[in-house]
Amino acid sequence: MNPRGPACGAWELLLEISRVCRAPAVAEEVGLSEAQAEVLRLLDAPEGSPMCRVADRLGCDPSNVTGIVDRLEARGLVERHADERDRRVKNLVLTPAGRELRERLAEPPPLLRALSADDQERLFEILSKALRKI
Amino acid sequence: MNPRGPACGAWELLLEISRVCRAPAVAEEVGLSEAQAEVLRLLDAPEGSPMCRVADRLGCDPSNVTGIVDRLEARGLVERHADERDRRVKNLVLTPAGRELRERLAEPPPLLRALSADDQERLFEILSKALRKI
DNA sequence: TATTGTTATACTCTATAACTATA
DNA sequence: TATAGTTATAGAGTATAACAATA
Repeated sequence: MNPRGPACGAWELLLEISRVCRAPAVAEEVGLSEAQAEVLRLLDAPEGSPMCRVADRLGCDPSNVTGIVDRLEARGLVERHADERDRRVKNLVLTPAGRELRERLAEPPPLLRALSADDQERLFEILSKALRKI
Repeated sequence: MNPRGPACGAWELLLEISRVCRAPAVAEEVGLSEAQAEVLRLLDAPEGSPMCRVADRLGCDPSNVTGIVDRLEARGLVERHADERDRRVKNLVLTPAGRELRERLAEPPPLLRALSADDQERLFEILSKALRKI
């Protein structure tokens, strides 16, 4: 146990797990960068997502999204659809290939699948609680 | 609940939490990049760590560590100490300033501190179990 | 011969500032 | 005027390959 308390210990483990699992999960696939995989992950609405919303959720400047999306588009994973109501806006939409890759990337790592069903649910519960406290 | 099961849901939340908490925690401080913060985090042994070991744990090519450590060294956070037994090796050692910053970075985010002590311990237990299954 | 760390190169991510086209 | 997205630029991370020093 971490001498600085359970929150500190849990934070340490959470960082460690996300670090050792994230990169391999992405690298196994087509060789997406983390930012590209992240954008794919954020595209959860079927009607698509304005680029500014993606930039917001990504926590980075909108200018960066341009380049990341350029590369995803070049691979045929997303498309820019002009918004009809506000022609300044471009909605990002997953192509079928993008949707398929997105689902493969959402697969939990072996490390989590190895937990018992009970532990998986308890973990889910606790992390949900934490996220509700933002 | 995630329709694809609790492991999938937990993985989704774990990624989300690590994403929203990691960057701000680092940015609040001196403006370290994530890679730099990560190297600081990995420097847990008091006697220091060979650069190749850092590269291993970072999961990147050793050539990258050179640059990251250059910047940490320029800020006076780490030092390269030539190993006496094997003169090819350079051991990375935290300076007092580096040690202090490293501890501040280990502080758990508000989101985890807001959990009850019981939940914090349960979370720690489950993540420990998961990490033992690598 | 093999290993540690470095350099050189090319690509990607990131923030900032300036620009465009809409609103 | 304000907003959505782009371009230009510079600093940083990343992989690969080639190298020097040491083992």
